[in-house]
Amino acid sequence: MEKRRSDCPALPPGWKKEEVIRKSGLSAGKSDVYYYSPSGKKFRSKPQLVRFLGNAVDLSYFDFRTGKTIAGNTRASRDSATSHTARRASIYHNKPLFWEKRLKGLRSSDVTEESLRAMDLPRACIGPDPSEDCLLWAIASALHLSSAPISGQSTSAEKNPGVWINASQPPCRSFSVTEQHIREQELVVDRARRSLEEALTADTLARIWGSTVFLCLVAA
DNA sequence: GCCACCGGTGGC
DNA sequence: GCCACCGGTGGC
Repeated sequence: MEKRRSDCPALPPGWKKEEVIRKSGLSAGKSDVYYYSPSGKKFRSKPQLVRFLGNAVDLSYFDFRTGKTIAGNTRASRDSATSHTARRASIYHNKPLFWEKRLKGLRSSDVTEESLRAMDLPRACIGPDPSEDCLLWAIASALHLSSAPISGQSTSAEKNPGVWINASQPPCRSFSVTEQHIREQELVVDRARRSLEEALTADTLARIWGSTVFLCLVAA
């Protein structure tokens, strides 16, 4: 009788998978798969898991029988070269809201250590945290985790976010990206690249200059 | 009353 | 025809 519980990397830490072979009856030889939560609760089907885990874990691509996430269906899994990265991406895929929380408060800055201006974001945030920071990181994680277009929430979510909010879309009113937006953003990226290039050049020159002075002093 | 285990069936 | 899902029940 095969009755070994094993870890299940596709689920949060502490979850175990068990496969039980039927010993008798018409279905002898077939097997049943069960999952156990960290607290020991037993689950007999995927719908049951989904009901329990709710929005905490995205089980759309989770195969109940094998215990694995079906490969190639998320941008995260396609982009991840190593198993470590894949696991980390998988955790974030399962918990986009936690990721947004972790990144919240971080901000880019330039060489003068002055905080850069935040991006222009879609108006009318939907959900519990209407801040621009939260929305920015929600958009960033949506871009990373999905190959689908990022378009914001449906009008239903606006009426009742508690029921209709779509976790794979950022929490803002539906928006569209125009050619004008793309051109403006290209200019921003171009300016940022040139600033970086100048900063690196200045740094390299300073290092060469410093080394030269040092060598001259040693020689003298 | 609980639960491990197998049967039944609806959806594909 | 297969199988995921869940109902039912026998054994404790």
